[in-house]
Amino acid sequence: MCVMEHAGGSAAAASRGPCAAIPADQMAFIRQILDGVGDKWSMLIIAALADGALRYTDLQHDVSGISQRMLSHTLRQLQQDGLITRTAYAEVPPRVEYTLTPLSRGLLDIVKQLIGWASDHHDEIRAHRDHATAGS
Amino acid sequence: MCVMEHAGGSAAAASRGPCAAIPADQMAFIRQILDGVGDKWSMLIIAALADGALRYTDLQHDVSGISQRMLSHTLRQLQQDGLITRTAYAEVPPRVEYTLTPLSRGLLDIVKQLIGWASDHHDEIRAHRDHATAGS
DNA sequence: CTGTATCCCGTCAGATACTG
DNA sequence: CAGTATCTGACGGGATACAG
Repeated sequence: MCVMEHAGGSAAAASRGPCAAIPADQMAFIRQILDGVGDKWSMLIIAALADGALRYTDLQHDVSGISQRMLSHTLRQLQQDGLITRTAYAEVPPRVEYTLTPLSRGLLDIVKQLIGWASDHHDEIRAHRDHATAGS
Repeated sequence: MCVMEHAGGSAAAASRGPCAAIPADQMAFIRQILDGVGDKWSMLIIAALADGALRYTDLQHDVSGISQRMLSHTLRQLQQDGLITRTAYAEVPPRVEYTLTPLSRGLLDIVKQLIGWASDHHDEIRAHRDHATAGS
């Protein structure tokens, strides 16, 4: 239970220690996933790939402020994790296309929700942040 | 369309350029949110707070490998963004409790899904990563 | 076009020590 | 108990130059 599902409040309400929210077993790989996906660019790239395959240059334009270094690096990492596929066409003008994998499709869904939540509450957060900064 | 919803594949399949996935307007605050929430610890703390209020020390134990510095820092940031509330009881043994706000409850839902996805696919990703590393 | 390599700086983040 | 301060090493990430 804890985060995954749970429901019964009795045990959790009785004492705060038993559940511990995340058993620390999960902590490990949650951190792993977050390290791979939660970095600055991964989610943006995945989101950018939502509509279909994109080429290197398209990606670079689409993600706006990303540098080649970070684009290459993140792309490589994503590919290494099996979240995207890289397809290189050995043509005279070299062309490489990146697409999402079935694996990342599920993640995309979550990313979409995150983006939705962000666009839904970003001004609210900004307001909080403003107020807190001003009040300090 | 793009990221938010869409479904019809005809328009998207026809040409890859028109939608551009993320209009770059959204890029800005998506980055903002990701910067605030997508860092190493924020999501873990939010997840840890899922079951109810926790004190500083509990949090420190619950999130396992976090240092005081990062815990304080992240807590402060989260509070500043209005995602958690800090309640200090002016007692002889000082006690401070952190709880989620209504705002972060929606985020918690997404975080839960992310954790669910992570626990669902972490071995798959590990396999990919392993294979890629070995194959290199 | 699609990258890789290098330099270089700023921030992240841990360890440790100290305060209210 | 609940933090803050400082020092320090590691990594992130941009600019530029170069290569296939």
